[in-house]
Order: sequence, then structure tokens, then C-alpha cells
Amino acid sequence: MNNNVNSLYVLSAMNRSGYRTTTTRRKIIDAIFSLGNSFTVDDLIQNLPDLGRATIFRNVKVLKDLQIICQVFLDNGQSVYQLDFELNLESHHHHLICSKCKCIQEFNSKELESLLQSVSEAMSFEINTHRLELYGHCSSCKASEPVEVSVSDR
Amino acid sequence: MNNNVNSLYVLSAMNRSGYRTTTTRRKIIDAIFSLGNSFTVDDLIQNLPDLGRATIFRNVKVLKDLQIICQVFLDNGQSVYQLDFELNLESHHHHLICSKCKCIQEFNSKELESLLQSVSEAMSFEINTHRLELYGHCSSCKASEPVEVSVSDR
DNA sequence: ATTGATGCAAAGCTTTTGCATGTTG
DNA sequence: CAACATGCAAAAGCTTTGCATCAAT
Repeated sequence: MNNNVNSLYVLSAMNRSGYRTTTTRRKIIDAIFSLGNSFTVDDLIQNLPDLGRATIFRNVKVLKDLQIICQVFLDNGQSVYQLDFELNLESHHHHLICSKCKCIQEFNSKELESLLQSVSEAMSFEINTHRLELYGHCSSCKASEPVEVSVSDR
Repeated sequence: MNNNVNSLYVLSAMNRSGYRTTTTRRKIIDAIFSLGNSFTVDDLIQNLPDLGRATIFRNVKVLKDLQIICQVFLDNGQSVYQLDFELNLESHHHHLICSKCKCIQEFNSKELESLLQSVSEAMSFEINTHRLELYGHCSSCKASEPVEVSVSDR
């Protein structure tokens, strides 16, 4: 893996935006890369026990502001973050979120965008942004699907 | 307005699911109708100062479980609730959320659903559910739009 | 009467803030 | 050395829980 290179890239991007390059930031960014596809702030806190929580929160906020990571909301409202510059440096996109392994795939679709545009025009609504999240099972989890068991709660 | 009738309808739906009909519930449901299009738990707390917060949280949860209200996530991750049975007793739908007046319109589209289906098939992803939220300005807020001012923060 | 519902206060979580100290440029 | 970053602890929100009391069936 060339996560080292990636970390350096992120650090320099932050630097260009006026943020200093610190060991702590390096550790946080390394951790984000090592966590792979998606992560929560708590993942970072767990993986970086020697850093203060406040620092982690502050840096996650910076990374989000710089659009280096993006925030994705899970089905239950919980939010996870994801590196936003691997697949798309500039482009708008959506997420396919696996409810089982929590992996996140991205996609975008011109068709979709124009469809949304026409829907909103029909309702004379002016879209600024939108968020679309698909929840389900990714290909590998789908393959290892056990027999369905239904549990009623309450 | 026939919100009275609506409240009674909700109460009886709850009753059918085994929840007792209480004055407190009646007050909460009335408040939801009077708040109109969408509301937060805090709106309810503000509007019902004589009820305990815990009770309000518990009942919102019940209403959500019974799918009488649905939870919508705003741009910033904050969640608001909305009556889910006015426009659609059964049908899946999406939201157009006005960032200015916070009103929420609903829509659905067969085209959209089939488009999503084909996207996910292309990525061999199995969709269970999805959430789509459009943020922008509704027709009335769009009309009263002031001249644009850009403010940089940070 | 029995079981569910409520209110209060306390506890839990997650995130933010103030401030003294350490580091970077 | 000036400005920024960090760590700690405290504070701030928001939501849940335990428990005694109250109300509905």
C-alpha cells in the first residue's frame, strides 16, 4: 500500500489551505487510511488512544471542511466518514452502503441528476444539493448470505 | 382544520397497536398537527412545557415505530420528523426540503426507482432501502429570494 | 386490580469549549 | 517568537433509563 504517499498528499493539501503539518495530523490521516473504506470519529479515538478526543474532533472537522473526507449518514442517523478524494476529486456522487460490512461504494449517474432536476422543476423547487444513500448488501455480503431469520422486537 | 379528526385517527391507530389512549398522547399528537409540515422533538418540548421530555421522546419513538411519522435528516445531520400518513399511507417516497422555511414536500417517481435498481444491479449491490433528500428552496421562498450575498467563514 | 404511561432526576453519549502548555514556521 | 495546535477537564447538548406515582382498561 502507498498510504504513506496518500497521507503526505493530504497533509500538503491541508498545508496549502493554511493548516500546519503536525505529527498528530499525520497520525490521524494515517489512521483514516488504515481504516479503509469508512470510519467513525469513534474508530479514530479507539485507534489513536494517545491523542485527545478534542483534537480528533477538531481535525475531522477540518478535513470535512476541506472536503477531503465526506460525511455519510447511515440508516439509523449515525454518521460515518469516508475519504472523498479517491474516486472523485471534484465530482458529486452517491453512496451504496452495505448494512452488513459497512463498506461504502460510490456511484453517480447523469441520468439520475437530470431526473431529479425535472422532478424538482415539476414541483417548482430549486435544488441546491441533494443526498442519496442506498442501503443494502454488497456483492460479497450478498454471497455469504445466511438463511433468512426474522426476529420481532417489541 | 380538521386536526381533531386527524388526532383521533392517530390515537386509534396507536390503540389498535396496543398503546393506550391517554391525554398526554392526545396533546402530543395535536401539537404535531399544529406544527404542520415538519417538527423536531425540541419543537414539541417547547410547545408542550407541561409534559416531561422523556414522555415526548418515548412517544415520538412509538409514532416512528408505527410509521405514523418518519424521520428526515437535514443537510447538517439534524433530524426532523414529519407526518407520514397524509400523502402516502403505504408508499415509499422522498423529500424536497426547503433550507429556508424548513417545509418538506414529498414526491416519488417510478422512473427514479427503476433507475436506482439498474444502478445497483450494475454494481451487484442488493438494495434494501434508500434515502433521497433534496435540499433547496421551495417555490414561495424562491420567490422572496433576496439578492445573493456571499459570506466567507473561516 | 393489573398493566401500561408519565414525570422527575440522574445517567449516558457524543461533541464542543476554555485555557494552559507545547510545536510549527 | 508569534501564531497555531494540542490535551485535559469541564461544559453543553441531546437522548435514555430507573423508579415511584398515576391512569387506563
